[in-house]
Amino acid sequence: MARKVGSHAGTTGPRVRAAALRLFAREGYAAVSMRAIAAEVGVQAGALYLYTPDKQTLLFDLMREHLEEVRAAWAAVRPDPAPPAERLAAFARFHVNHHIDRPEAVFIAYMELRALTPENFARIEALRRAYEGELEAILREGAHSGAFRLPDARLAARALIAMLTGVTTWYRAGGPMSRAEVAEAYAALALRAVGAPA
Amino acid sequence: MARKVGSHAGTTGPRVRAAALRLFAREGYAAVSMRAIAAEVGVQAGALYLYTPDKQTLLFDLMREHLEEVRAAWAAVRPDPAPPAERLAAFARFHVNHHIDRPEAVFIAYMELRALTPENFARIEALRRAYEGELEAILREGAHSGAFRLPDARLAARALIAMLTGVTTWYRAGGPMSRAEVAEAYAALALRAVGAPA
DNA sequence: GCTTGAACTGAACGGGCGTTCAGATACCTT
DNA sequence: AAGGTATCTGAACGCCCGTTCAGTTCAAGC
Repeated sequence: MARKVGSHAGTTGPRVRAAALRLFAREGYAAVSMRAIAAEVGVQAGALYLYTPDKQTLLFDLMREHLEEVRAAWAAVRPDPAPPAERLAAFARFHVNHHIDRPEAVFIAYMELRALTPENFARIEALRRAYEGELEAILREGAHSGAFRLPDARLAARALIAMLTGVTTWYRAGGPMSRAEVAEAYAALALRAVGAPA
Repeated sequence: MARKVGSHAGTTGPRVRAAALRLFAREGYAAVSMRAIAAEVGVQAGALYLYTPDKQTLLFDLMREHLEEVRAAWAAVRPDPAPPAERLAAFARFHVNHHIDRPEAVFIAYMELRALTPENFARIEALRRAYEGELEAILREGAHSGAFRLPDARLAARALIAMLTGVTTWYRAGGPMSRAEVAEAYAALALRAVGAPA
């Protein structure tokens, strides 16, 4: 046998990545076999190699696309000439809203760093630092202008990123709070944490 | 061959757990083989089964001991009759100080939940909820008494736990800040986040 | 209607996995 | 000195791993 019916050109590739994303997030990269991904797609394991050179690259590409998407989405929304408090509120709301819809990609991008080869790890880390640097710059500027009162801009940036990203570990659609309410609550916590009135 | 030299009674068991902790944290449960753990200890794989019934139980025991230790350590330090702001500050300092010294156990306890069997997962989750409930109770009381201003006690508890635990992802001994300075900085962020003067 | 080539199968490769167990060793007790 | 026992080895069990590849099938282009 070969193909079942109809042309699958252009659809199997995305389905492979979607299956890998879901399974990697649920079971972990090392615990997921290429055969398991193939079964999810409805294909034999060998066929996966038409869409990725190997398992490691499949993971790396998922992470890279996630981080590039975050950066691009923030760049499209960020209020550039604006006071620090407004920029921080915008960042917090954006971060929560964006991540709350992508819990699987977020989980993979933070938890499977150790599964990357050293070269791939370095590239992913560079992307993450670039994004987190956006928050750090906002905090640094706010601290300098007196709008924020904080112990250390770098420490505060890390603390806030961890707090905001943590939303993905518990939020599920259909709960008592809407996405927007959750984002607003996190933004209020972030603003007050740095001494800006919410 | 059998044993090399000297009696290892009572020393191999702890060494097995220490090796498993280090390797699970660095590579992930699924990616670490019993042979790799054994090699780290300087023993053949079969010998591990004198100290654990199987690999799953080895992971579960590491998590359980970590969580029970956290709970006991907090119970020994917690200021019980005290105003909410003081209790929150104590919790934040304790949490950071305790976790900062155990990055490997923290990482495992949060990241390898998916590697647990359903029964073991339920037991670990119960322990975690019990600990995190301590923070939630403090926040709820502070919100009720008017000492804190926060959007939602449960959401705030989750947000603060994520923020405080995040210290393990970047802090390394020998950096520019001491453990105590870092703990103080996080405590200040936590207090301000809930609207209490730091 | 024939040819072409993309999409996929199914089997195979060498190797590592968790776990078991009979046997060997070295310490401890007497 | 001898026996008993806790400790560990080394080989084996059946199974699954990532990856390759010759062969098969089917849609599309001429």
